[in-house]
Amino acid sequence: MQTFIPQPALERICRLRIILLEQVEQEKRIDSNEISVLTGVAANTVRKDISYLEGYKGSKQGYTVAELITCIEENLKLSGTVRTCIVGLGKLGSAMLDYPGFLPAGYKLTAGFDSDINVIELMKTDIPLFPAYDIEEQAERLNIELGIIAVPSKEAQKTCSRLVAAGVNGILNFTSCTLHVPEKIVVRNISFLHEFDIISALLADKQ
Amino acid sequence: MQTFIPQPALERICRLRIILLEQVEQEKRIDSNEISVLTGVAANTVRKDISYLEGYKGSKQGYTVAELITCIEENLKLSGTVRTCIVGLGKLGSAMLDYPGFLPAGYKLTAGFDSDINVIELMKTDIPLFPAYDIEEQAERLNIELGIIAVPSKEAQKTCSRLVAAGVNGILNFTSCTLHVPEKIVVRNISFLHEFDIISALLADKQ
DNA sequence: CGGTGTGAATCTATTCACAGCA
DNA sequence: TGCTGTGAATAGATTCACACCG
Repeated sequence: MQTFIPQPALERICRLRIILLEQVEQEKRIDSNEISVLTGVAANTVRKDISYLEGYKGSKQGYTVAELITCIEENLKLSGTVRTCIVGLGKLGSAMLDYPGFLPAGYKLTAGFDSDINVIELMKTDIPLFPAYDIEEQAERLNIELGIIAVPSKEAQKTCSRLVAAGVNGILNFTSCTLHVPEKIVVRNISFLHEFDIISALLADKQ
Repeated sequence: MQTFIPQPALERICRLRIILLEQVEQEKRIDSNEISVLTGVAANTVRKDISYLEGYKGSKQGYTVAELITCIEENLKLSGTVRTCIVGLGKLGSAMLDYPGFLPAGYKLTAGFDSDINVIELMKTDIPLFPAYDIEEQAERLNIELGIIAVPSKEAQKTCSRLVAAGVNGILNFTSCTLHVPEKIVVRNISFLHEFDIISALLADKQ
């Protein structure tokens, strides 16, 4: 047993947890082959990944869904509720504002920001909205840990810096810009155009 | 020079192209260090990645942006316009319907589908909309190559199978479900909850 | 010199093969 | 016997070091 989880394994484990949470019968036993079908990951790899988790008292005859979820959450520290905000309330940002799946997954959407005051005043939502120039103040006051950047590309780095100044240390970036942040900050990027290109390139490769 | 591009390199190259396209001064020369700043990838790795591209007549003194883009597009077959559709016109799907960035990036949004007929009739858009049960017929007729799945989880696999039946061979899946497809089909998944979890786990890891 | 391009070395992840438990 | 768990083997990606070009 190692004390370090390789990042690809860690990513698969995160996804495994999400998929297990969707299983209704959480008391049910599940074996690595079933997990393989559910996740698309080879059973071998599933077992290897699980072996990176500390403290799983394996019954050697499959896993119980609930216990596996707990074990993953303990190892990856995914138990509490993480305070989150969205910057940029255009089409994408406001679609996410309305998304009901955050809280069940452990993320509390605590604030929204936009540079357009009209947007803030007109939008109907229970989540408190603020002008973008208040990010430092409000995000810090609200103790936000994680920020979503859904602004136009040219504002991405400025927005990012404000979030970092506010004490946010995880950022999900929907722009295609590279964000420059201090060492300790974790940034992940999502771009569907990027994914399209990858799909196209892989397809061309397969002839 | 190899004839095969490792997938991580291919993904970085796709992203490099997107970033280069945003550079206004495309006639400008750019060196691997500048690319490194722009992409967040080490200059070493940038050069290695570019070395996987065939037919780059290196001037040994930096690259010209336009030529590099062309070279990437030739190698990755990213030139033409790819016909695309969205299935699921909820918040996320309709946000994407309105997104103006597809065409500039080489993707023509050619149809939208939803299982709710009301949605289709009420939505204002220039893109033709159809009921979900028409996917096979319409997506085939319109020669759609790439499908976006933005439906609720429980409809994901059914939607996927319809798209595949319609001849679509690339799928971008916004649900957290694992899609089961024939060998030749390329699927990529996007899930922001998954990304959140990864960010949280990585942050916990860094203390 | 200040850059590129690339084989070789290192580091990392995946797969395999099998011992051992229920 | 069927499944887990894991060291060892393989495959793969990144980094390094340096020859070479403008």
